[in-house]
Amino acid sequence: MVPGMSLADQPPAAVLVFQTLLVHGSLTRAEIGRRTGLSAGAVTKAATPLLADGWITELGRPAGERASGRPATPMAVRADRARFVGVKVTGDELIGVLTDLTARPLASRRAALDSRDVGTVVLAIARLIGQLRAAAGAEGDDAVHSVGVTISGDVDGQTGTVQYSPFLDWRRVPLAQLVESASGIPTVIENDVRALTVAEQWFGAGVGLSSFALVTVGAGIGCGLSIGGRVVSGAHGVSGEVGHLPVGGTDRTCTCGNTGCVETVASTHAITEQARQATGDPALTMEEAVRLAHADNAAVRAVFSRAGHVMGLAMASVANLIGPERIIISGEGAASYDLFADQIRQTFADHAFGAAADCDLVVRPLPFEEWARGGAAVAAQRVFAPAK
Amino acid sequence: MVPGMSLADQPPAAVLVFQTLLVHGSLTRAEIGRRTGLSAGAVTKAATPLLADGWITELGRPAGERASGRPATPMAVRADRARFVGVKVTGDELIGVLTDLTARPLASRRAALDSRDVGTVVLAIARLIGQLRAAAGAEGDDAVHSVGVTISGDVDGQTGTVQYSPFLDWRRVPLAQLVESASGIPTVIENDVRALTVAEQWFGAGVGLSSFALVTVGAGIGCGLSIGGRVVSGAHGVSGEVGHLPVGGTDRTCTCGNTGCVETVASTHAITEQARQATGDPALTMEEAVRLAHADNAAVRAVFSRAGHVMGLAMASVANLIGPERIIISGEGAASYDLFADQIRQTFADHAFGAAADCDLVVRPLPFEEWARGGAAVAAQRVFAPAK
DNA sequence: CTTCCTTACTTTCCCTTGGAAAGGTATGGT
DNA sequence: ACCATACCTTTCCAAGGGAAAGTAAGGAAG
Repeated sequence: MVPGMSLADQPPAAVLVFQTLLVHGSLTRAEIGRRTGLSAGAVTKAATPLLADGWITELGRPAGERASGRPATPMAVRADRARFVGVKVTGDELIGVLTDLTARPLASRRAALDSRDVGTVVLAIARLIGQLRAAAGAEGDDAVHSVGVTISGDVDGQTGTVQYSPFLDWRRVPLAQLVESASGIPTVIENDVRALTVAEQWFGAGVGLSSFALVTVGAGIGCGLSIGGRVVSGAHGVSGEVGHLPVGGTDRTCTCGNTGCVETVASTHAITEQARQATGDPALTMEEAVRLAHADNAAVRAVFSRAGHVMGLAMASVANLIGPERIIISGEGAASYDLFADQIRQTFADHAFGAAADCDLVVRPLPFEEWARGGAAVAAQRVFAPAK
Repeated sequence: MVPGMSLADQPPAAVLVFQTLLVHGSLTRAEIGRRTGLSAGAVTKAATPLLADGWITELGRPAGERASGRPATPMAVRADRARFVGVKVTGDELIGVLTDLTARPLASRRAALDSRDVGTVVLAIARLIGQLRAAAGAEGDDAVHSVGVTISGDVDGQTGTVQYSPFLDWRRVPLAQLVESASGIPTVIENDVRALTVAEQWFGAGVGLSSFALVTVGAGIGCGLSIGGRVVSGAHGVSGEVGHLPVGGTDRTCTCGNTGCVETVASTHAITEQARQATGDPALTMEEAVRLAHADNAAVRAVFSRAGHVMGLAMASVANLIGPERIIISGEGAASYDLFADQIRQTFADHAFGAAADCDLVVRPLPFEEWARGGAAVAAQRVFAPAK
């Protein structure tokens, strides 16, 4: 990868042009000028080195052509210009994906984690990266540009340190550096939900929005916020902790010691537990609960309905506070979204104040690899959005 | 005001220099260079036209001098370079202040509103502006640079339109234009809480923070958010609607039709009403309630305590979602803050998740003129923060 | 077929901006 | 008197992007 590993050394206009293409897929120079406010000359000037370096490419004439005038030459990002590996670390397994520059998955691998020991996990990550690198077609060591590792908890992406991870019980682990040493590839780390938010902002349902929130429903309930093109990090590393908003009533106690947390009602675990109580079957699984609910079991339906209500309250809280353009509902739990949907929308509409109700709710069921893709997106972002 | 009405035509570096001085009070060129990252030469270059135009001024030697080297020449913003009028419109009165460039009040006036008719209110605003202009010392018509009008509700500052004001029952009123015509002075409008947030960001407890939230307690409960130096507006004009977060329990119904809204428990009105129930005195006033609480009336104290609890929950929600560096508690209600304080802090500490609890809580009791000052700050901001 | 028109893209020139570095200046110390 | 030490100024210079003129490519009109 000889000429330029990132766009950091390009002028601002070139970065703008590239990002515009990244987000819009394929545009002519004239159109880029219109969208970015750059002059026509500036676009040409910026695009030339990008073309030379292989970051973007000119496309053939598009089908629908205008009647008169010189035909336009659309351009697009060359997604294969760089490859990234994203790794999501959970308490018991690793999920890895190999992606192109647009964070599109090319291959994926999983690996079980039998220990939460830092050294062991780092080695497992390095091994996973190696497998994905091999899957890439093995064009030499530098086929993968960089690696993004994501993990839930308090992660400081600047210093590359995991401040605290509840699932792994890690504190102050300089993970980025460790993985970098073990794998030999530049590595960045980020909180998992924020990474997913980055992925949505650039390549998903958040493209082009001035602000959006991403709510993930699963083992925990998370929320990423993107405002004005920046993912909110929180002054102390905490943000989007929607799982502990105190809106759920007083009957269930959370691991954090409080009552009413959204997680006590709407997490996968909480739903399973409540369904067990409702049915009297102490071995009921989430899948069975979903089946019962679909079969119109009133008691189990009530559990899902309550979860939907609480999620609706949480989303209304987000909408009332931030006023995002859109809320994206995602996570493993989104698979059984039909069970929550009506209740979420109903509660949201009731509690969103005034124009906040105009916020649109979008569901995006996400395969588990998507989590790992977030890491790749964060890594890719370093390439095309330098010095954020 | 001949040479330059605003900094919009100055190079970015000059704007930076000015803002740095505005926020830090008084700095030497060298120090400005260090803080902004500009080179020494660039600072001199930027400062020269600012000095020539009277935006800033050089100060005499400071007392504490270094031992060796050429003495530094501190500079500071010339606050008297421009004057602004801020007007806060409530349902029954206008509050106006005349301020300097740093939004420091020079004079204030109030005027009762006997009608909510748009034309009447606009005339009253224009009259108030006239009085304040006279108070300025009447150095001619252009003594006041511009006017900022603030009003609660859904306000679109870009177009200068009040989309909806519950207190005045206005819809789609192009207030900025109307006031501008009636007063002959350029006018901007903004939501009252956001305006106050702007004032705090530049001139108050929010100076220099990467993010903060401003919670106002009074007739309503409001919240302004500043993230990364920008006040959050919400995609649909709604943001910071902390008053309708559903954390208050189910026993009291809000004007919005829901139960549990913060406002149903913690607004001045709600507290008075609850105190009346608690004492059985249907004519009890807020002042009397405060007195009773200070006299250790258990029932009334419980009312304040519950209000504090709910406010603590609301602030914890803000902290969990946004992760601000600081939460500023303000508004008329902050005067009797001692009655809420313990409960707020207790509840906040309990419900703020992890490092979100590191967010510092600051109380800033605010005189009612402060609301009007917000308007002046918004007007002033147009001068020194062009093209936000 | 020639000419003209329209639109897209390219080139050239210029202005603005801000950095680097060297020079100037005010002070205290020797 | 000379120096050391900052601070401030000046002078250059390079980069970025705008404006406008020039070029390319196709269609339409005569």
